[in-house]
Amino acid sequence: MKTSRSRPRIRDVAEAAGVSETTVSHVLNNKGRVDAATRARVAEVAERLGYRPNSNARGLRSGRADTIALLLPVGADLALSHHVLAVDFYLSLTMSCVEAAFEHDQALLQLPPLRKLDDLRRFSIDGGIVVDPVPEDPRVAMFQRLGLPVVTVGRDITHPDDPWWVAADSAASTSAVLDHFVAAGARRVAMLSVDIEWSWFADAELAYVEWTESHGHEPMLVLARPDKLDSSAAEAANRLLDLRPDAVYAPPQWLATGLLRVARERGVRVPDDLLVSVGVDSHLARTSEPPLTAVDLDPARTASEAVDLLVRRIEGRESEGPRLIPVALHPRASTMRADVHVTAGPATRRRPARP
Amino acid sequence: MKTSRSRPRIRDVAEAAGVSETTVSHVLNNKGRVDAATRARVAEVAERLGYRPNSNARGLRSGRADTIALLLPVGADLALSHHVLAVDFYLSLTMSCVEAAFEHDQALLQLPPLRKLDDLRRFSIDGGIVVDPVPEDPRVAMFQRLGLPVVTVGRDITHPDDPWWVAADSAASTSAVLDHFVAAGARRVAMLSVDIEWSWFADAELAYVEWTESHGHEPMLVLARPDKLDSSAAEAANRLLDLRPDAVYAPPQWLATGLLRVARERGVRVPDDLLVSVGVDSHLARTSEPPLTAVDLDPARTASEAVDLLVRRIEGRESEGPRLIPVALHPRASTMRADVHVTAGPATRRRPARP
DNA sequence: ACTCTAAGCCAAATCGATTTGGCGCCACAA
DNA sequence: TTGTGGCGCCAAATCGATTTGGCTTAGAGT
Repeated sequence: MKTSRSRPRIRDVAEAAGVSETTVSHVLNNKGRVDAATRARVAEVAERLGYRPNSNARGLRSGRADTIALLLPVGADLALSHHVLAVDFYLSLTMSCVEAAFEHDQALLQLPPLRKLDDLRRFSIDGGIVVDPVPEDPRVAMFQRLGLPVVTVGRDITHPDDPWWVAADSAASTSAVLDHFVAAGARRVAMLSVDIEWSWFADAELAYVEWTESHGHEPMLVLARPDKLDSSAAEAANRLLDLRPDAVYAPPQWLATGLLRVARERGVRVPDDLLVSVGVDSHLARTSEPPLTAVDLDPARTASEAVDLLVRRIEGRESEGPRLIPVALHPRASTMRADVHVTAGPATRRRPARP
Repeated sequence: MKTSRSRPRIRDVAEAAGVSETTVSHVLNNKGRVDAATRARVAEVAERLGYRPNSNARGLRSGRADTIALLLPVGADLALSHHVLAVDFYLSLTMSCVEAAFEHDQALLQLPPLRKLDDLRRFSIDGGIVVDPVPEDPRVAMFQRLGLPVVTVGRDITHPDDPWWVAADSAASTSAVLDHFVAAGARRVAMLSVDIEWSWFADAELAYVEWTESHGHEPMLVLARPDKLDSSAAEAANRLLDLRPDAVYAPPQWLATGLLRVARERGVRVPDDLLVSVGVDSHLARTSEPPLTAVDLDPARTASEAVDLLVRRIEGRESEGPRLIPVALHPRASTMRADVHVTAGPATRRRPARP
């Protein structure tokens, strides 16, 4: 009896198919023993009626919400964070998480900055993805205190044994960039980064220092202050150029573009006097003046692996260890001197060893 | 009796306070008749136990999900959309929506591009915010077919009587920009936009044409193709510069920066030979070469008004009409000629008339 | 023919919060 | 003393799907 009710319930399907609600449920969830013919008939009726289970009822019974949360990194200064986040990478990551969650039959909830534990308790979720955790990340801690599964994008350096994270292979990408510089003839290879504790920055720094040591170079590392983006970028860039490098790897986008600007003001030509590379690819990197050689972090892949890992954890399965996302280097004009185009060529296909 | 159960139920609170579940519910929802003393005691116990109602149970009973959906604009080409969206505006809008929803005790679900009606049926939501609707937007139609409340950010031009939308006052911002050009001495004011049917673009175009008519100017309007962002931007910019304008309003960010690049290549100096302004503010606009005069669309305000309007609609209240968000013009070097700095000054405070 | 098994189906309990309808009890008026 | 009404509280029904524990019935085995 389907009256004017807007949405069909399982009972409507049961009546229309001439079976019990139990049988309908069994058919729809592939459980129990149901005759093949009955199964087909019930499925057809459910389809015809456009039946969708009420997720509240289902969640109440099963204890699951079929919803996961995404927590983008947010610092104290909201507006500032928005600017840091306004990079193609985060947007792509978010949208890809949404897609990936959808494919796993999960909905994706975006959470605001959490102040207290109750803020998190308010949401009905099965687990969460925390992007760019800081050491002893309070957001991760909240999830753990509530017994909720978490996965991080980027690792928490203070918990080296935690296998529940996904991240771009930043050691590999750093050496890919630095080797690319050397192949293009650079001798004084510097790094311009920022004083933030996210592992993406920390790992790149570490990889840079190790690389300089193993290559017998003197490290030239300048860190910008994490606040007042525009002015601190210029200040740091100037400080770095005073060291007279001939190649600079600036992982954060705003520092790379800031460096290009300062270089132009100081009459340093890119790529002739200075090679520059950025650690994340974007429309801006492709269209800056000159276009910037960039590392493609593959946000779509990162997102799908993160969601996959989280679902795995929710289901109580074991992690087979952290997942490193392979990255690709896209060489562009900012590292292509006219006289070394040929030698720079092979670097195009340079990729980290991992599959 | 609170055993090892991870989360307290209403029954736990009732037992601990020595009352029935009914009374607890009444206290927590401010309903029914409960003695003030009992009320205080129950509230205290609930607080002490850290009780939070199970949202599935609550939703099942009440029929509400306390969750709203956000649908960012997405075209056929996913990667392309991501680039269009990778603007500070959308990120800020999203994060502000999350915050605003939180303040209204709602969770915010981010939805993937919807292919069929069932895609939407899967989610348990009370309503949705559709950003940048196209004419006869299919996403809006899906919501309506399911009887779900919708609010759009940007209006659907094909439904002029629908009061359920929020948008930046783009007529006001367009004339603010154009008047600013004239105040800075421009005579040949052009517009560079894109051939997309979102109302934000359409309204700006319309406002431009009307402005030229009322000022006795000849309209100079060039529209870029909406695909292949990088190349079409350059192509359109070149086409526009062939018309020899002395000021260009390019609402989309990628066209404004593309124009700057092409102008530089052609030896057109900004702002000396050409004034340029962009329709949305961003870190990129502030740090481009030269910094771009931009319209601040106030995404935070837009978000909070949109969420507010949606909640209003969900609650079954009437709309008091669309909400126009006031915008501000931020004049920067791209429209400040050395000789007109003084006259350009007042434009700083130029704002649309609406409150 | 008689048990025994298992296939096929269903009734009822369950998840946790909300809401309806009503039961006592006390105060006050008749 | 007896009615009347309101206050404070509660038992039970309800929301919709899932799951447990049977109950039939058909077919196999002896």
